[in-house]
Amino acid sequence: METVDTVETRELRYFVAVAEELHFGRAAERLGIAQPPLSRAIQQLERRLGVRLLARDRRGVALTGAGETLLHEGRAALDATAAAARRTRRAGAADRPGGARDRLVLAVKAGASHELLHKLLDAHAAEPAAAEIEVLPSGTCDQEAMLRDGRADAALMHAPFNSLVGFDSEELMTEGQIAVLPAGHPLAARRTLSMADIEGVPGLPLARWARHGVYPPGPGPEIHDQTQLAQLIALGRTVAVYPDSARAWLWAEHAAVPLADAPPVVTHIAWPAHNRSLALAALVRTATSL
Amino acid sequence: METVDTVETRELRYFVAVAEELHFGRAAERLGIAQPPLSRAIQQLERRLGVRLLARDRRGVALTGAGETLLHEGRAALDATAAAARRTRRAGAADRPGGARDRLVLAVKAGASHELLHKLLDAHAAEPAAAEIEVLPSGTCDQEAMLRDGRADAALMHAPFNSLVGFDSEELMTEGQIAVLPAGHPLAARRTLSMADIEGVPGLPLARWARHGVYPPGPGPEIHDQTQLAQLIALGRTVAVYPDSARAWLWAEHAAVPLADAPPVVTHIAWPAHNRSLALAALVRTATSL
DNA sequence: GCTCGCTGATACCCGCCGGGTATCAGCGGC
DNA sequence: GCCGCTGATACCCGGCGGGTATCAGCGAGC
Repeated sequence: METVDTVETRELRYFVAVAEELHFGRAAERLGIAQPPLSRAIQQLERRLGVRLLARDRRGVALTGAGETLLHEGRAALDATAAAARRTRRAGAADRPGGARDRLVLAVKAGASHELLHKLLDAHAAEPAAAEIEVLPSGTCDQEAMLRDGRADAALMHAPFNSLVGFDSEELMTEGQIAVLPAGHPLAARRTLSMADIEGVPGLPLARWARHGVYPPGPGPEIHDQTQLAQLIALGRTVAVYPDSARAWLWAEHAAVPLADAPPVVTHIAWPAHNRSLALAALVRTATSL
Repeated sequence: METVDTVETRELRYFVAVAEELHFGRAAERLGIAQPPLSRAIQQLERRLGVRLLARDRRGVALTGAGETLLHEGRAALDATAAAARRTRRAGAADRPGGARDRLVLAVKAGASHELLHKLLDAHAAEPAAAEIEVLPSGTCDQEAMLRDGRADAALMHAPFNSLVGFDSEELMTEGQIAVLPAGHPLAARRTLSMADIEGVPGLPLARWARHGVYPPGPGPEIHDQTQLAQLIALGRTVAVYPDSARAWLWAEHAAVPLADAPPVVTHIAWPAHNRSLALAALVRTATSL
């Protein structure tokens, strides 16, 4: 078996789809092709890699060890490929005659670090040859994906919630955390609280945010959206832990109490490790000198 | 122009070849195909990305801004794809029934950190369920490439010579640097030297190592190979700066003198940022606890 | 100034392969 | 037992990736 070590992105796309669905039919539907060509493509990939990727158990499909590997590595490769295409398009738009100026996409967690972001954008706009900044508010934790697949050039990330692994980053700010409570709640009158105080309060379970699509277990409501959470807090149904800067978006019916023992939140500006764009360097310089 | 944002690895390979050669004919030859299909493939890629990648100037080809972007990003994507294939194959070999045990490839700079490497391998072999370690001695600075494209799972890297950007790493050791001189040279008698002492000594120019394929300018000889360098030093033709641990491979005709003001060399163990293999984690744990 | 030679682009043809439809083969469940 | 669901197989077709032959621009040289 001569094993050529070139894998086409199409094959990776197909394999990732099957590995995620664990079902050829659904994967084929998702890919917009029929099932038989998909089966054949996967077999071909297995033959070329000389490796079994899927255990076709009767009644479904499971990943082998090699399949797990290819799922992770393949996703990374697809991200890198998509990033190459996206960034090239944007670079092309920039150097087209009469085209747009340099343009940077900055991913931020929707609603987070409002004030910092404001200061950053103002300071950057004041620079003489500053690139245009497009702010891309993302869902909870997917700034990482945005950076990886080229939808964004830089992101404001919040340790320990976001992982900075694989990116370059600079620390911008450290802040404490607050408990966001219903205004009328007894705990809202306290000057400070500890994590223990707000965990296990009867009738006031902690809200649960999704991390990479899965919710941590617990009794609290599952939160998709900042506004939804704000409303649930205002209604006295839940409590949430947020960085200090969240005070910017609190409602009248909310109360904020500092948490003495919550881990500090460190805001970073992060970017893909190998990026060497001048515009990005300028943005980072501005950010760190705030 | 409907711009599908899927780029095939074949297209990336072709483009990178042209961008590196800046010549369709030579690139085609390197790729083992004829020139016309290559021209067509690049045009097709440009059309699909909606971007001009190459400025076909009379008498040759130049990269546009977008082309530069795609060259960098495309290389990264190709590395990631190759890494996915290689690591999948290796994982497959590991989970084949009766197949090889877990196996890790550790890239090291040939000849560097001999003693540390010895201790690391011994300590790791002493672990009960340790994976097998294959040591892959690399040329001067390409451990980074080895990690990126999946030829290695971990590497010993030496700051400030290697860049740790884009990898996870742990610090292992810090050492000073020494000047490696011909044994008979007057400077060899000194207890310590400074960088100024060995720069610009008449008849004894500093050896020049290639960094990513290019040699820094200077009068000294261009070095490809440790043995070659050792010989040139022994012959009294050059002098080199090395970490302390290089004493391990010095010849009788060599003399080593500490450099008081050379930057310290920090040895790290580094690995691809997203790796989550248990075997690798065990190796890193062993390394950091040395 | 004409030709030569070098560049990349075009024209055209062919064979392979990716995609489709129809169908088969194992097996769990009502 | 049959049905329904899974993925695999068989077969066909059209497009596209690859080849050869050739063209088109332009710089260098006698």
